[in-house]
Amino acid sequence: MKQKAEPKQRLLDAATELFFKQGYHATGINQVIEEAGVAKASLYMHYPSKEALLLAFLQHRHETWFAGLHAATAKAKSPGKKVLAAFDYLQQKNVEEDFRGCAFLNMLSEVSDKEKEALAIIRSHKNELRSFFTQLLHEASPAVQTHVYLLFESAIVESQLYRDQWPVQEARKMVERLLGQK
Amino acid sequence: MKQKAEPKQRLLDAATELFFKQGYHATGINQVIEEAGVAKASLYMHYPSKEALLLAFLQHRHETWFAGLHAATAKAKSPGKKVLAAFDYLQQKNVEEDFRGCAFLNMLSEVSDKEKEALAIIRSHKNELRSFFTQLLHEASPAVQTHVYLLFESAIVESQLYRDQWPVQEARKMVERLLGQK
Amino acid sequence: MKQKAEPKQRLLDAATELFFKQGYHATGINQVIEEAGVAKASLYMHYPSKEALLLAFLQHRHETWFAGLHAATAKAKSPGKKVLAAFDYLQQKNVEEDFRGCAFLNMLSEVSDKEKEALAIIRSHKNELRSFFTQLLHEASPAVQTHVYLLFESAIVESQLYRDQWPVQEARKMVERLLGQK
Amino acid sequence: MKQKAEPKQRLLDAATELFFKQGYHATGINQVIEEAGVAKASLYMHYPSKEALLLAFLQHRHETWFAGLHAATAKAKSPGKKVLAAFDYLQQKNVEEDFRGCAFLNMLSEVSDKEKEALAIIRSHKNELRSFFTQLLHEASPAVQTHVYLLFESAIVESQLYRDQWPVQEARKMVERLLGQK
DNA sequence: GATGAATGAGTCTTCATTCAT
DNA sequence: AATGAATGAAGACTCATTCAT
Repeated sequence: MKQKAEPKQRLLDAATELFFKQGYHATGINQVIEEAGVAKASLYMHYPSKEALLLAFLQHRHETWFAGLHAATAKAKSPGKKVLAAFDYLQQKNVEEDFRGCAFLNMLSEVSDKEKEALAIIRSHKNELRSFFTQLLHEASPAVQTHVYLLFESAIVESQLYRDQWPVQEARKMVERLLGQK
Repeated sequence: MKQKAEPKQRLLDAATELFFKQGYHATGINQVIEEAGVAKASLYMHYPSKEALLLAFLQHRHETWFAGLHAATAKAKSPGKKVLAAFDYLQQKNVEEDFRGCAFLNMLSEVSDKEKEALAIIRSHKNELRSFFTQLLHEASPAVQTHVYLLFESAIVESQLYRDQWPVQEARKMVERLLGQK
Repeated sequence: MKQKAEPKQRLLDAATELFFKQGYHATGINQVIEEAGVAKASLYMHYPSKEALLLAFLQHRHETWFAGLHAATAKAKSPGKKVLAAFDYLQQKNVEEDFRGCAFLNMLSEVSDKEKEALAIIRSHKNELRSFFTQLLHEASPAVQTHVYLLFESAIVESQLYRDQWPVQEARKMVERLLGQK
Repeated sequence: MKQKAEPKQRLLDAATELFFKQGYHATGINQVIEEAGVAKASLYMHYPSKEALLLAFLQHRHETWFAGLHAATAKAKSPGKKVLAAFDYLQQKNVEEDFRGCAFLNMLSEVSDKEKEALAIIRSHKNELRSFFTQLLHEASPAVQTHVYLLFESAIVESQLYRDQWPVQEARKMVERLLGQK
């Protein structure tokens, strides 16, 4: 039980942390409400089901993650620098979040084809990420744009796997080379 | 309920299918034994716990996946061709398994740091995959070896995400270019 | 949610419909307030508890049912005709209310001996019905009066059971014969 | 918690008592298992749902009730005496079961049209009761057969309502007269 | 070696009620 | 007078595991 505040926000915060750390199915509603310090029925006041809470979590994560990305890349002077800054953002997140990887890819392996809404958010998140690179690299070839995206994705996944920054650092170097020879 | 055969094998088969399709936590012990056509206590005869079944699943998947990889790459005449054949193997698996992606990366997002044994199998699977590429490309630079590995990984993950072969095909082309300029 | 009007009346209307259709325990407070288009706390403003709402429902039903009975029997010229008109009233109610039977007997099977007030309303409703027949048939023997009452009661119950008018029609014929031989 | 015995039977016994005494919706699964002295999951081993338990209860009650009826009427020498003995059976049940009335009519007011199976058992119980009278009175007119049935039904219902034997006794007298004049 | 029955702790969800505004 | 938010207790049901046979 925690301090009093906006219950809906506390529930979302608790769910965000737990779903991300432990996964969706491994996290029980009881754990969420205890962490949030909120009564069980209050959860169902604000979210009609556990799945609704999942969707809220994904949406919220989507927004904060991109807000962080834009903040982290804002200062970079050129598109190429911005791209590299995105990799630095990844390293920062790894440190902050103890190498839990990508919340969306993690969820992808837990949801079935039935949960269309969750899948839609996951896909739209990644589409927005691809757009981010495509727009920055609009002068480069589509092949290079996709190449950068794919390296970014493996950078997240592999650093989660090895609990180490090397995949991000290696991928960053590869991107640097890729953009240099353009 | 299915036909009579080796119960232990049938349990492993059922678990393999269900854990891979639905995830570990989303799959109940009851579903496994029903699919296997085996009594509940029989499961615990052969596997002391659900987690033990998980480990057996991962181990089994590891072996069959690599057996498939070696079979699929055996006919290729050169190391470069073998690498490309690995990407073709990916496409084949996507079709066979309806784009369920990598069983090991999927499990990675469900297990916590506590489940050391599962993590160990997951990591050793990926290490063996890295070795596969490193050995084939022993004449190339370590950077290229890693680059191919990273593209291979995103190829799996992204084709699961989009339920489409394009990420494998694109990654394959990039690898082709990478190896061509060597 | 419905149009604005007297909240207290709307609550009673909603409860009347739902308690009668689904039963008391099968009807939740949330369903009542949603049907009534009223806030939850407003319900507890007007009725201190769910049981109070039940009592109001029974009382209201008692009044409207007898109002209908008196209206339906008013035009009949003789006591005997009035008695028969009561059976016609039953048929009319069956049509209007889709053979839901007697709200009071239905509730009788849901309330325990503890809910004295509800029981009291139920019994007083039936006592008034007996009086209705007794007064109309004051020239007949007590045995006949009771006989008519009992046939009336089974007519309601059995038409609910079979969802058919035949029990009312048969009972009506028996009463006709009973009164004819007087 | 009670003594060890066949759990399935104990569950049915507990459900029989509680559903009959309190009604279906007013009885929780927790109460049933506590009364039966059985674990929750054991209930769901034997009965897949609460509704399945309800059906078992109705079926069981149907069988025991008719077994009692046949036993109670067996000794009577003539069909007419058997019919009257049925009314005596009712009085006996009222004493034994504290005027809880008819389990089937009570349930009728709790189940909705959706629960087809429960409705089917209820109706078949009453059809069998009608058959019982029809066969005994096969020499009488259909009108008399139905008349007896209807009086029998009100006898149960009204004695439950008033918690008194008079409705059974009155109905019995009416039937006596009815059969006497035949 | 194999099983069906049994279990305590857990799942997600809804209950009738109260409170601060 | 009226409300949306909040709650503890209870709802039906499932979990992974064990045990007697």
